[in-house]
Amino acid sequence: MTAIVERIDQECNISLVEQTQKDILKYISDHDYKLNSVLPKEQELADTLGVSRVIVREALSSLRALGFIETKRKKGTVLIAPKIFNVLKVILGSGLLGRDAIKDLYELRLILELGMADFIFRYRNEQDIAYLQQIVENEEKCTESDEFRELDIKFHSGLYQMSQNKSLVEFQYLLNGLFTLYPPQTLGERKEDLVTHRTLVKLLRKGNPDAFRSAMRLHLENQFNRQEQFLQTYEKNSLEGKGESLALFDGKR
Amino acid sequence: MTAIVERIDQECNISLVEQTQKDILKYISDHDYKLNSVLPKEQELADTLGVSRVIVREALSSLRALGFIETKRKKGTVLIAPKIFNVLKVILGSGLLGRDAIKDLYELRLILELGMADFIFRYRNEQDIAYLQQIVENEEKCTESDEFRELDIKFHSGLYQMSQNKSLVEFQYLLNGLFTLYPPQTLGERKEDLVTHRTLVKLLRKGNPDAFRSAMRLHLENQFNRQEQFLQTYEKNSLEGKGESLALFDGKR
DNA sequence: ATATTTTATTACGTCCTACATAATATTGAA
DNA sequence: TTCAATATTATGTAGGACGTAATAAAATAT
Repeated sequence: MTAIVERIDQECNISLVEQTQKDILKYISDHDYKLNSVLPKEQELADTLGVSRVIVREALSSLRALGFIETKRKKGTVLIAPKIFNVLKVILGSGLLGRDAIKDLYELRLILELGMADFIFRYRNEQDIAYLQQIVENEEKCTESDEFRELDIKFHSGLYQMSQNKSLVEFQYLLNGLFTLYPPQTLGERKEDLVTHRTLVKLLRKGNPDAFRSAMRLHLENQFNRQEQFLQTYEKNSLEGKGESLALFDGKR
Repeated sequence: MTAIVERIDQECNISLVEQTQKDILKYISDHDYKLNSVLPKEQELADTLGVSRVIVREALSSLRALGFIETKRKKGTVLIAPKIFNVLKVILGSGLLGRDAIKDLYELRLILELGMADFIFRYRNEQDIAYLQQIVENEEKCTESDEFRELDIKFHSGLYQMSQNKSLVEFQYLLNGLFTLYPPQTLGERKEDLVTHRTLVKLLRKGNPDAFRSAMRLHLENQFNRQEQFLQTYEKNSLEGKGESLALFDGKR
């Protein structure tokens, strides 16, 4: 009881649950818990931290949402490695993102595809390049718009994977789901591309990161333009403040 | 009661709390809630969703952790705009990131700084460039290592801000806090830089995004190398699986 | 009648108890 | 020894209770 009061005095504007959440993280850190190790049971934690089991459960619920822990009946609460972009899945999946956030994400996607060239080159190998090559050849034979779009996504996904950065791959996977709403590339637009996928593959074999980046920038030219249009479209609807619509994708569940 | 059973039958491997979390998000979406609007009180939500108040509270606790809502005594639960990178603050601040995650983040930083050139150029203006110029001049006069480091961070932060992407700025702010552990750049290393901040500013005035990217890549050469070393260092300690250490920064709480 | 103080209400924050359930541990039988 | 039945245990869920702070309502004073 006194412990609670002390803590409340200490940080008067923070709720007990939030404080407990931090306490648990500190507890984990202090006790040098390893990955996959099991935390004390809820009641023990409650006793240790001087709060009720309810509070501990709410704190654990938060930590679970943030991807720190997994809980299984009877077995207990086990620590897992928080995958950085996993939490974003919930946020992106909610359909509650604001206009600004969407804009940021679209930009982020372009930024990532341009910026990751060095890592693609660091880990590139003939097998992966051949895989991309195969996609390109299928694309060139392709006549249907849906199929082409799928191949387009596959190609870019492949590049992300080549970067050997798991967080990036996860992130891209999420963005794919998000941006299928305004489709990435139609068959008609392909012809207009200044740089084709074929060129990119060639550069991947014989070029260098810098050349690849430049080529990729040209390849994404249409996307950049679309992003600018997107901005202008939403600039008008920008009411800001109180009445701003949270739900951007009304139809989407 | 029956509602619960139905839902459990439906998705047997998901907990009621998680289901309720989704239900609340759906509720928000369905009822077209706006930003800053107030959700029904906990008991009402519980009745509506057919669960107890405890469950609703745990679900709300998760949503709060994810940055969807804020709760105030008596007033109720208000919707806020989930800032994409805000949740990462908790994760990064926990000091519980695994080796892989740290590697990903370090790479991500480099990727972002290279990739955002186009947006920097899109929004650049003389005032901002003059601000950077001023930093450069201070750097060149600077003799103390700490001060130099601060200016270095300030310069790069300025670039992020020029991109007009709030998520990026937040993200960079977080990373700054994280990567001060292995310091970004010492005074001694400055001389070795292939491209200086001064060159970058000059390109910002007279160059184009492509040239700026290339220059930035050279400027970050040391960082890239350091990142590679970082990888090799931790490759050895890589035990994977069970015993992997979660806490990377022992001393840092 | 307006302004200020006091009271009352309300909804969140916290605690306690109870019990169902599933996973584990233990015991017992073949 | 192996497998089945039982007991235990920790999480999952529910309901009730009460303190407290923020708000609304009422009463008082100016």
